[in-house]
Amino acid sequence: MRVSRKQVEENKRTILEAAGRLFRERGFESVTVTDVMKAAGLTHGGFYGYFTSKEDLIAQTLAALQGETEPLSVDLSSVARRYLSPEHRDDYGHGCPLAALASDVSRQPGAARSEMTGVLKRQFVRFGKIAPGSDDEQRRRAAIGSSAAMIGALILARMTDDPDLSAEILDETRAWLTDRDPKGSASHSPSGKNARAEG
Amino acid sequence: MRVSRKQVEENKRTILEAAGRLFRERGFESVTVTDVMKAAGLTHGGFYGYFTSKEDLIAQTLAALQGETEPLSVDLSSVARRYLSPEHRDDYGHGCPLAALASDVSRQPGAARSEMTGVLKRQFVRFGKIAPGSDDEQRRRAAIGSSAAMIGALILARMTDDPDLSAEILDETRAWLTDRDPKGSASHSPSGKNARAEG
DNA sequence: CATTATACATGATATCCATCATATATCCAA
DNA sequence: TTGGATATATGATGGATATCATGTATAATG
Repeated sequence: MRVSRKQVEENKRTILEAAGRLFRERGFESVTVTDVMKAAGLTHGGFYGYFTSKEDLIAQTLAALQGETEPLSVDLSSVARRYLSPEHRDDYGHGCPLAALASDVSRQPGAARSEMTGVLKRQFVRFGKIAPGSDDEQRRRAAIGSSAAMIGALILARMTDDPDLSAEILDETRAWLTDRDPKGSASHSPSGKNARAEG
Repeated sequence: MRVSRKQVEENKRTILEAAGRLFRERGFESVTVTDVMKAAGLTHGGFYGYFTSKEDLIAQTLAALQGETEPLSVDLSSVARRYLSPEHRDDYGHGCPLAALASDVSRQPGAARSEMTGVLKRQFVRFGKIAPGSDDEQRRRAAIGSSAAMIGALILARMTDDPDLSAEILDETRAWLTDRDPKGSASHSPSGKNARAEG
């Protein structure tokens, strides 16, 4: 059962999208090749027409995720409000790849790690543009520190089974971050509303 | 081949130690029951005399890890210096369970998540005692924020395959944390020396 | 319209793993 | 010292998984 060229291209995109979602939801190991193909509306047999191995799929999925980056909001406090929202916490599949997969990637061989390193570098540069600080060095330090804090907070908020603690982690980390930023200390409301990752 | 009662007790401790190390090094999924038993000097068959399932082993391993907590250093800056050292980054097996396993735990069923939640709560309380701030609320906020930052930074430093970036993440996060703490702003040296996790 | 190339489905295969069954050796109680 | 209890080893078992082999329908090409 052959398929048109356009279909083939679209199928590959669909497979990578399904993989991006499933891997973020469940990690690399517990997602099978069959799962990914099924989620893309195909069967497992055709897989090796697109990828040489599961490892290859993982690397290409991370590369595709790099393209997903959206334009960043203007200030740190609104980014933190989105990033540390319950909606983003609960939406593994479409959320920040770093929060969802950094630990998994550290156990993967070369290609995956270097793709994800690209994601991380980009994140620091993008963040450096909105981070507080009087010179580039200070802004980069703030970009690294607040990225680590936001990613760490999201991971911990996802880990705990105590809903109150989870909400507290999100809220207090956001407050802790924005209290330090002279520009962003206006907002003290409970939590953000948009779940989409920005980094 | 039976073994003395004392041996049995010691064997269980040995199994849990081996599991604690292996799980932190490689995650829950890629470590097999056989791996753990072999590391403990036993064969896989006896496993079900000690545990009802692998899930049970995971939960008991995390519970045992709670007991590992050491007394905390006096100030945030020296804790950060240890926690964000290259030695701690490179020693998955004996390092902070939260950094090594938080993501894995979020994909585990109930028991593991509640054990790890206990670890996290303890971490926040312990940290609250040394975090900067003029009242308990401020100190708790700082405890949560700096914990998230340190754990996030360690995870990211472990993920990347770029050694310079990895070192930069550790150093800049440490500087970013201690610059804010009025008490701890003395140290600006490259990085710490002790790898052992304190939280 | 006929031919060819190929994308995908079906269905192996080989490996790995958690768990269970049983045998055996040896501790412990009498 | 002896007999039973039991910790461990050996060795299934059943399910799952990555990968490979092959057939077939159909798009692409002329």
